Amino acid sequence: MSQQPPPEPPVNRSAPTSADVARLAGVSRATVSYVLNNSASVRISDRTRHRVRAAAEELGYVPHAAARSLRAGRTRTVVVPAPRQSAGALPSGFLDELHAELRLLDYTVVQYGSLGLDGDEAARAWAELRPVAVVCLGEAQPTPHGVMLLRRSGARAVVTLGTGGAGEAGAAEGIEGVEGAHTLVMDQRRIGACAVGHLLHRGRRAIGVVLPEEPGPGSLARPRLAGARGAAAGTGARTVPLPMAYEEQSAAALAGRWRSLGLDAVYAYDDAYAMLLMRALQDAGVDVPRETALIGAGDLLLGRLLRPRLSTVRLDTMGGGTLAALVDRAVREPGLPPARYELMTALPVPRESA
Amino acid sequence: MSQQPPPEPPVNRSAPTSADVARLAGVSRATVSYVLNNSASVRISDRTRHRVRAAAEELGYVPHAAARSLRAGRTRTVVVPAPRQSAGALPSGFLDELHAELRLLDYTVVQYGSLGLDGDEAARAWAELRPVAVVCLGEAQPTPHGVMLLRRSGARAVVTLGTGGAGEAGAAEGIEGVEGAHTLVMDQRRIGACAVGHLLHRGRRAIGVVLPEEPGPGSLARPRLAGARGAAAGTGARTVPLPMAYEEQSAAALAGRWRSLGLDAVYAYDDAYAMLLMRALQDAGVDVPRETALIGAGDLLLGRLLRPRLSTVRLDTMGGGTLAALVDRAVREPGLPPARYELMTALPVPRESA
DNA sequence: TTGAAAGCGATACCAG
DNA sequence: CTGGTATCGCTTTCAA
Repeated sequence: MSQQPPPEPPVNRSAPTSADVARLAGVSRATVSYVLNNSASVRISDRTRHRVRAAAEELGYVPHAAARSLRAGRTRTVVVPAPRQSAGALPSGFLDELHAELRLLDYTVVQYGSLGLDGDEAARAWAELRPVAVVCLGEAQPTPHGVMLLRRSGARAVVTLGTGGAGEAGAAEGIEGVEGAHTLVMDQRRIGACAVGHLLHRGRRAIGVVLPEEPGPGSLARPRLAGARGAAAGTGARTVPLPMAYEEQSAAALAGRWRSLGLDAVYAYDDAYAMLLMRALQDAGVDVPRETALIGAGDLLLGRLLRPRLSTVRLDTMGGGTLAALVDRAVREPGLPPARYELMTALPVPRESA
Repeated sequence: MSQQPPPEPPVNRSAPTSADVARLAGVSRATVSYVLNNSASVRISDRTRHRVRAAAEELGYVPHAAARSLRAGRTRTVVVPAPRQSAGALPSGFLDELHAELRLLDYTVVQYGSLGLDGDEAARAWAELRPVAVVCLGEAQPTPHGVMLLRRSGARAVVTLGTGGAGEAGAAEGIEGVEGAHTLVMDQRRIGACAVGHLLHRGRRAIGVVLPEEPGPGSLARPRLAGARGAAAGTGARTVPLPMAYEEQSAAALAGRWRSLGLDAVYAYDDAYAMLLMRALQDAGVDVPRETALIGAGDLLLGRLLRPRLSTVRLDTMGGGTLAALVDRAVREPGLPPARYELMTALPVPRESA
């Protein structure tokens, strides 16, 4: 205490360790660990317990998660690569619910945006955290090789949420069947099929399909278009893709050349695009639904406010809590064979516009 | 393959360590570390480098993040406690951008939902990860004590994003001034003030303020109402809070008793609520804007589709990238005094409804 | 009932 | 140029 050859440790502002607690309580580090973890396999006198607790409190001791998991050889980390704006595919609040539920199950959720890393590089980055599970919600789907890498580094479950074919990365290229790789599918094709099915049912035969020009919704638009085409195939009806940006101008331009397209119906990706198009059509003097029937998707409340009321496709999907439970089960029973679950139903909601 | 007396250790599925790489390459662990980290302070022969790289590749070696940060004594973890659909307060895509930018700056983002933990308990949970920074975007605001706990456990910056007074947890109770606690403010009161200011400017004097009954938006509604009241104070105008749920029924009920309220204007929290109310008012025979002027907030594209076109308040806020840069700077210069930044401007956008 | 000590995996000294 | 080795903070046997 008299000489400090080193340049003076400035009060030692670093976090207190269990050793500090032990010193203050006058016990060993082992005892501290027993007390703070309520270890059942060992009996500690109440007096000691209190001393340890008081010391920890006084120092503001917080255990070091990295040290703990290093020692334990496993983590409770769940890596979730997901862009938040995937809200397009997922019901609003889905991710929040997933986070909350996983936290309730005592997992630590690490969310990754899907930018900047691709394929196996991303898998490597995730593997560094030694996650107990990986739940891929975005476009960054791991390759089979990536899945193996993750499994070898301790991941007990890899779950993929796909949008169903048509340019799908993971599911299409053979992740299924890889041990421990579960696939959840929210098949976007069903939405297009449902919408067009309804239009066909109404006797329409020349059907436009509005595709967002924005890149975000764009990835969902492809499978929806594929579904729309599938529904029309063999019925004698034809489908026409109609690129449109989410701007008044773009909608007006499309509406301006509407009559030259010779369509008697249109499915508009989702309700927001549908609302935009409906206004543009009305401004252009096109009668909805008489001249052109119009249907959206998503059952937005605001769609009901239009006149005519917007017909739509209602989407019932699993909640984030369900997915959390699924992940937990996969973690607890790593032997489960890879599964593929279908997790969305689409239902037409006829109102006035179609 | 004939007898498996033990339950069969299935090939030792545990992750390869740097020791495994060293063994395979015929070098020491130290050398492996030098090679894989491109350590500049030491010269390794190209032959050895290649051997090590090849061995790592062959084994699928991935470094163990926990071990590394334990050894290093610091992490690159940023904890982001962000709530359910904070999209209400934050511009859409804000969180995505923040994640992406932080990742570009080589941070690992851990997101927490704000449920289940309160106050210092939450701070403790965050501190276990020894984050280098904490960015609180939700309602879970740390107490000054929590901030100190985080700083002591190594956090070089704690950033709070507040909504501006009126029931605010953190900023109001003295976080400001705590060393290392920066406060970003997106003062929601300005929105209400701006909207009501515009209505006053139009000569209206009896102003309703629609407040969502939903708990999510509810927390933002309070400061917006406070701002609205502040703008009306001393002008001789009166304001009337109008609770309304985001449902057609609720809007219809409000519209039904509209004339008994004697209002000549209404500010409706945001554009979605405004659209809902406008339709209900029109259905009830109330003329907008003649009988009642109506303004929303957020400048939703869909609002422009209504007739009359919805007047609104445009919000210009910082992007997630800006916040990421701010966090990075705070991390790199921990000596910075606690700062309070104002990060949103509100601007009235008069259209036809007010 | 408590303490001493062996690691978990990676890194950075200091010898060789 | 490369190899031992101490170390980070914590858990968990094994002895005392």
